[in-house]
Amino acid sequence: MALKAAREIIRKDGVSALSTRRLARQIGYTSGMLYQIFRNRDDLVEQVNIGTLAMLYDHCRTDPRDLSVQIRLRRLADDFVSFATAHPNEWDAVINYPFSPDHQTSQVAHNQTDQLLALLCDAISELYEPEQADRKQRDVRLLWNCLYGIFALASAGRLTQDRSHGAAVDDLIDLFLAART
Amino acid sequence: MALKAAREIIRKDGVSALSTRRLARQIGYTSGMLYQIFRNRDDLVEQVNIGTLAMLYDHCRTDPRDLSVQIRLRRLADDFVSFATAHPNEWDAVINYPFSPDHQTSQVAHNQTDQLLALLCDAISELYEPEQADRKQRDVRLLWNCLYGIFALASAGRLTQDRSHGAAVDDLIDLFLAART
DNA sequence: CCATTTTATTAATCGTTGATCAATTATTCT
DNA sequence: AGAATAATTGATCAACGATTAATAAAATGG
Repeated sequence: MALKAAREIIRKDGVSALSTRRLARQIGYTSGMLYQIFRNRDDLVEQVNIGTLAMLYDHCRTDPRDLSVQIRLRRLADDFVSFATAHPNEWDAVINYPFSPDHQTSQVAHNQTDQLLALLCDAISELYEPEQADRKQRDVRLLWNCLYGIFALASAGRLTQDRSHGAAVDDLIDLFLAART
Repeated sequence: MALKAAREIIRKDGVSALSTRRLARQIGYTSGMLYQIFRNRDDLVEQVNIGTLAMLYDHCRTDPRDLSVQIRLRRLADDFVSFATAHPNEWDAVINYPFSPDHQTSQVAHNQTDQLLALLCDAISELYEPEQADRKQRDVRLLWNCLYGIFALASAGRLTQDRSHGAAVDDLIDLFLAART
């Protein structure tokens, strides 16, 4: 319930508007109460983000086996883009929320992103021979890093004006496919 | 002088440690004074960041004409990596500082990054025919976005543990060259 | 050299934030 | 019912960004 209200605040006014007091007021409690549920603000945001990543995971269409790598990868990238477009503030919290320098990302959060990485991995899997597992992993990571950069800049409004999310992601996928097929 | 002290604070303890009061104390003034020089904290950080980008620009080796695209691009990427490694906190401020939602990036800052984009553009220029200018620009932007993602995740300590800055950037350059040569 | 205007600087203050904790209220268990 | 446990509050702390009236310093002109 606290998480639901927190998500709602983020959705409406962005993660920077999510203060303990406002969240407490929203759910009819006091700010001190929240520290029984969450260790601190970082923890609170991280829990919301975990949910957001789960939503993204569910939003991704699982691809029938017979599709080509090209289509599967483009489709997955498009799922990312459409999700980010549909939930800009929640996605921004995932990408750009400034955790404290000493914050340790929880294992649950790691698992959640690993799930998404696995989707990427599956999509490009048939480009690699079994003995190229290492290279495949590196490509997955690389794609993830690059996607992250595009989304981070897009959220901050620092992408080139005339090009959108989607166009930049398309260019990335094109580049990747040009190199690997 | 205020900027120098601000940079020193960032260098030592990160941009999150840069408060108006601490900076004022450092230079023997009062916090209110700083608002005569800077519009607000965003402005202060942005000014420091502009300096950091200028430092990075100076740090990049200008390449003699006879080098191959491969070498020029790798060298430039390596300059980015070595600079980020040498100035982790200042670089983190450039990449990850959370500006207020309504902050407008100044023209000077834009020019500074355009200068860096121009370096990238020069490095890959001979891969493109004159009539492919549009594609070249898109590739420059794409490389920039991807580099940004790698650095953002690296700064936040969210890259895969066993791989460093440099390895991820190398993979990116490899992918790019594989696609375009 | 004094007086006046302009500039530089301060100190106090406001509203807000994340976080803590003793005191209080509600709940559960025997 | 009464004791033990859990839930919740409200006050409080230190720090933050930002503003502003008041003060000190410097510059200017006669």
